[in-house]
Amino acid sequence: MPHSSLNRLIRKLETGLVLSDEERNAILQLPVTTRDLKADQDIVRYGDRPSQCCLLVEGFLCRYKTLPDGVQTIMAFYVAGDIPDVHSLHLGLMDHTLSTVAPSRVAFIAHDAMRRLTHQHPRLADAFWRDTLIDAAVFREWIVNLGSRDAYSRIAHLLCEIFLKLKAVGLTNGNTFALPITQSKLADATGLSSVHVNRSLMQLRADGLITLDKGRCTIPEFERLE
Amino acid sequence: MPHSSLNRLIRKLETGLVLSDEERNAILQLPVTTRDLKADQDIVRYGDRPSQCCLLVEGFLCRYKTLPDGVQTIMAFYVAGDIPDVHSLHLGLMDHTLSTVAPSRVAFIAHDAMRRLTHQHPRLADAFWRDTLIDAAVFREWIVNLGSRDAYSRIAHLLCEIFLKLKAVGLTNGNTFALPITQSKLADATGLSSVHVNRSLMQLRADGLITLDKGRCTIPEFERLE
DNA sequence: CGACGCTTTGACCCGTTTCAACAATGGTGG
DNA sequence: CCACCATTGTTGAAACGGGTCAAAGCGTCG
Repeated sequence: MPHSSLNRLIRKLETGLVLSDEERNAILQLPVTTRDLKADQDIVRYGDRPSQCCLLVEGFLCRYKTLPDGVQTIMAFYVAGDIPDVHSLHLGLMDHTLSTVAPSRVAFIAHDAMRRLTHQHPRLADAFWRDTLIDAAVFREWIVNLGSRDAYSRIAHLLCEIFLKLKAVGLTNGNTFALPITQSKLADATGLSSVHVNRSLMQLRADGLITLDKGRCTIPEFERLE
Repeated sequence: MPHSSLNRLIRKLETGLVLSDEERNAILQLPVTTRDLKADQDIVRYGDRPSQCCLLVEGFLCRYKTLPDGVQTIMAFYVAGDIPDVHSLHLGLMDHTLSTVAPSRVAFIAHDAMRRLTHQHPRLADAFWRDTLIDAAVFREWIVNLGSRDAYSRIAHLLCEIFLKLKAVGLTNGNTFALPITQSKLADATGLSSVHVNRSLMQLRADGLITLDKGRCTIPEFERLE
């Protein structure tokens, strides 16, 4: 049922401000359509002009660009509750691709409905705006990661980020969380080769900072991982 | 006079949509205070809770973070007409520092005034929102730059970006533009050592792609620089 | 059971960093 | 107007992190 997806969205927006009943209802009345997708499926592609926003209900998404030589760079990961392309509301043309990393359920909200909502409820506009600004803050963090850290801490940092994101929406189990991301995708996200990602991960394990077991990752002592 | 700075802002917003007279007047009536700064002066620092937005009237700004070990990473450059910290409107705490790269003139607009403006004029809110989204798109481009390109094309790409930004606001002179950025700052922005930036720049010159002369840069054939 | 995709390993190579010195530049005060 | 000093730019040699290529384990799922 669509309501559960919108509730997740509301919960997310309410981390920034308190919503009135009216505002909450306005969100719940948004018309959404839901779709289930397998892993590695593009949702919106480079060059598209989307007419709807997408809301991740369950699973894992990423945002990537492909260079002329075929190299892919992942610029962000998203988890349940994230609404990764509000920005298509104001920037018509996609300059990159949004795709699933793992099997996922996504909900779509038409741009028209979103625009009506944000114009009738300026505070909701602010809340969505804020969300895109947090996204931008994470991009900045990635710039720092790629620009100034070595392989080892780049990966450590990325794992921390994913852990915190999942924890914020209650998808962690103690210090353990699902990590359905292949090493070669981690490589695309950290600007390293998959071979070196593998070696760094093994080093992190040898140092006792993480445990990996069939797509699940455990971080015994979060602080030590910076 | 403050009006010239606000006019620059209006021109920038109008690249995205057409403003009504009413909207334009609302902007022109924003109370601003202007300040002149030397090079390398922080405007808002990491940890600050700014109560105003800053608008760059003239000069060059950058956004950077400092890591515990003292390494600085530059995440963005800004030129006249840019309004680099609208995001402080919705994200109270600064997670990085905004600073001058060259002598600059900046104008400040109180958050209160901005908030009133955007709530009374939803389309202006959209326009500012759009601006922050473009900022985010540039961050993504930097992620690609750092993650997937070698030193030579990283620098080429950065020079292209600055050239296009300056050209958009009419601050280029043919293929020539002011580049008041030291090589060591270019290094901080590209994730390279200043020595290697120097070598790559010399290579670009040797290949005839750029000419450097006392803080001015010329790009004879833009296409060849990707 | 076999095939396919992901992880792990080893050997070798290359782009980039580091350190250190030196040259050019520009701004300042006398 | 010149002498001085502090930045910035330029250069060389040596060391290292991470890339590439290729092959071998391992799981998993039809």
